[in-house]
Amino acid sequence: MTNRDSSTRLQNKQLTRQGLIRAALKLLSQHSFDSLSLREVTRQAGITPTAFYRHFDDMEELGLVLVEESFQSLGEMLKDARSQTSFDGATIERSLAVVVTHLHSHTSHFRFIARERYGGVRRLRRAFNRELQLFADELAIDLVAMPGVDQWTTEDRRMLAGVITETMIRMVAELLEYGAEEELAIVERTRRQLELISLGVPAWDGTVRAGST
Amino acid sequence: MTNRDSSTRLQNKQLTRQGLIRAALKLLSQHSFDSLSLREVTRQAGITPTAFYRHFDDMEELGLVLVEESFQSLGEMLKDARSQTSFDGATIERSLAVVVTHLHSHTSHFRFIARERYGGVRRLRRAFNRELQLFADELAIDLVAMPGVDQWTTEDRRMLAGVITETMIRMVAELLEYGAEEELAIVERTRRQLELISLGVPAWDGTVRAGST
DNA sequence: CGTTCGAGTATACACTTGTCAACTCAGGGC
DNA sequence: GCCCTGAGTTGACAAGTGTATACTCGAACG
Repeated sequence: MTNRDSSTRLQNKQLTRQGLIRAALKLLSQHSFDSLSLREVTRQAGITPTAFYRHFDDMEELGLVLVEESFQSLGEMLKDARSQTSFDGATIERSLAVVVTHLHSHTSHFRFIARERYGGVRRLRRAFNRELQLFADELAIDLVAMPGVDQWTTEDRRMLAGVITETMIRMVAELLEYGAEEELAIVERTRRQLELISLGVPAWDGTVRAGST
Repeated sequence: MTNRDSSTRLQNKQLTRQGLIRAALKLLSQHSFDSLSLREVTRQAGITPTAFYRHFDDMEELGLVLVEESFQSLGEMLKDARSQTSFDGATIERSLAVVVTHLHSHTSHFRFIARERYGGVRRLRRAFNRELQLFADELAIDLVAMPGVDQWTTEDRRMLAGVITETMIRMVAELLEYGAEEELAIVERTRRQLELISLGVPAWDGTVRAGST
């Protein structure tokens, strides 16, 4: 039975570990992370409080895992968006569609990012910023597809990726806040914001009033 | 003594009320709001837990007052920024300076807005969104100073005000996160983002690919 | 001056929290 | 087949929480 049903022992542990993670994500639709108690999570996961320590040292450690998992989710999204190789007039619309789709299938991950990114827990914010930085860098790579951007400095590409990422995250936060009937208006508004930004791109030359006054 | 020293009685109450508010704001640099306990606040304010109820029904009510106060702060900032009547090449830079100045003198208000805007407490988020909407509308009025924007629809002006507001708030959040030595880089980056957006403005005509595909 | 009123206190309550120490008992290596 | 390892349980602890009831005692009104 060692190899035949190798599922049972270690994999079983992974299973209740996943249970804890999902429990936490579920509860995070009602609280912020740092008002989330260990007992609450274990209660929701259907195990005993002390069993928690078999999986994590700490609630904070659980939080860090949530960050990791959420950004894995984001990464897969970006992969999907990459199916479009060239930049044309419909790129913005298609990208928005990808985000909205992933939002619907990974709601709790997106909510976690939107809510806790600037939230009350220091180490979590740090982790978020690190991951978001990486994500933006990744996105910056794709932005060379926009006409002219391939000539930009890396720093400028990052700053562009920054506005875009933030605009998207804000859209996600709004979508989570309001019901489905508002969805269309929110997305359309965001689309126009991105459209406006993209209009600035061809006019950009990196020399815009450098540094100090 | 009734009118002569009318200060003491009711005004004294207002004083400890202010004490509670300041206590809360102070503690909010360490936690998120909904992990902030009533007892903690009163302890910090130097009064007894039960005395809290002489001033607020609830922690949530305190929270709503904090929202109000914070946005009053924001409003005054906007007033300052309005000293500049026309839009020229240095408008962005001057606006950024105003924000940074106010950030340094009203740190806790800004932090509260940046952290709790998407935070864990439902009614607070609602209050924030309402106030931010009002703020953006107010800002939209000033945007007609930008060449061409006076021809825009109200909705488009709002969406422009939206990106700007969000970009500013994100800058604030970043400034709060990192030390003074990073300040320059963060502000400069934000300046470039706003500059980019403003480059899009003259190219904008409201007809950009309306509504549904 | 005497009385009322209400901001702040004292004490107590039932709960929840994180964590420690000692256990059970099945899965899997020998 | 026996025995050990370790995931999960049990029970207990001190510490913290929100709030109810009953109080003090000085300021302000008549």
